[in-house]
Amino acid sequence: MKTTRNTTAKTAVLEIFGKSKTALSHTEIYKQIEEICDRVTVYRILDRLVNDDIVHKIVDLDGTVKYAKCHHHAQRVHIHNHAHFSCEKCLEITCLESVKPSYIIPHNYKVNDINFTLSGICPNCSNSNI
Amino acid sequence: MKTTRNTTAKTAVLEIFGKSKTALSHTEIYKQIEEICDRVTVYRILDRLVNDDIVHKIVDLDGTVKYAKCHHHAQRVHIHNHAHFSCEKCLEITCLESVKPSYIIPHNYKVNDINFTLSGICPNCSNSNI
DNA sequence: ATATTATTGCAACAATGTTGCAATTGATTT
DNA sequence: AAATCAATTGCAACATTGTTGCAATAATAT
Repeated sequence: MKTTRNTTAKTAVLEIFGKSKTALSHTEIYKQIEEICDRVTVYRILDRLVNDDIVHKIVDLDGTVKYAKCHHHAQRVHIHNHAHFSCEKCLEITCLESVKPSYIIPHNYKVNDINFTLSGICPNCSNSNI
Repeated sequence: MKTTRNTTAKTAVLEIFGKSKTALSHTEIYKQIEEICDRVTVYRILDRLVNDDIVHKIVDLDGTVKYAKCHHHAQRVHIHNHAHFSCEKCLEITCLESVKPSYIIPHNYKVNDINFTLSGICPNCSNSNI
């Protein structure tokens, strides 16, 4: 089996996630550590973090791909079934951990994962409207 | 105001949507009409169809972008709030028009659009498992 | 038939993501 | 502490997807 290693680059990426309240794109992350490592390395670190369930991948309605740290509390297998909010104005994506969709689906469909993204105007941006 | 025109390419794209039971990517559409028009034209036609609410855009968990014809029944303004199912095996995306998520979101978020995509194994593929 | 303007083709560009391979480096063992 | 093994990285090159400007074309209204 593959063992996972703690490298300088990976640590840097995790630190960035720790500081951020919103989801981050590959580009946003890379810009913060371009002296430390290569563009490709960031892609590979993100892949690994997603595989290890440390980070989850979010795709919004435009097709923009972002990543956010998982806040799961010791569940064994977990589905990222909470909502994500994508603001049309500031373009930030935020996890709404408490918002979970309920739905009824025909039982011949086997659901493994869920993507529930809402887009609109976030509280911050609707305040600054005057 | 801009008036919209019926061109050969646009008609061809609409015919393809008419025939297909699943959502289609730009590439899948272009492959079927590459003798008729340019790659860029297909992008522009899709943009227009989305703007005119004739087609809706779907982004699945991988970031794959597809389009499907709208089946709305004379609603004035409509949100595509039905679910989409993305099969991990055959990679097809299907609209589940009857599956609509219900959810509760803090009222300081203003929701304009919804993306609700489920991924897993579709009925077709779970039958052919043996 | 003509005029208007939406639409198209082309070429060029930009952004995003992937791959192969040799070099490096983290963790483990001796 | 040095040697070993394999995970990780850098680089270069490529693939895919989507965008833009502009001149040429074609769909509609008059």
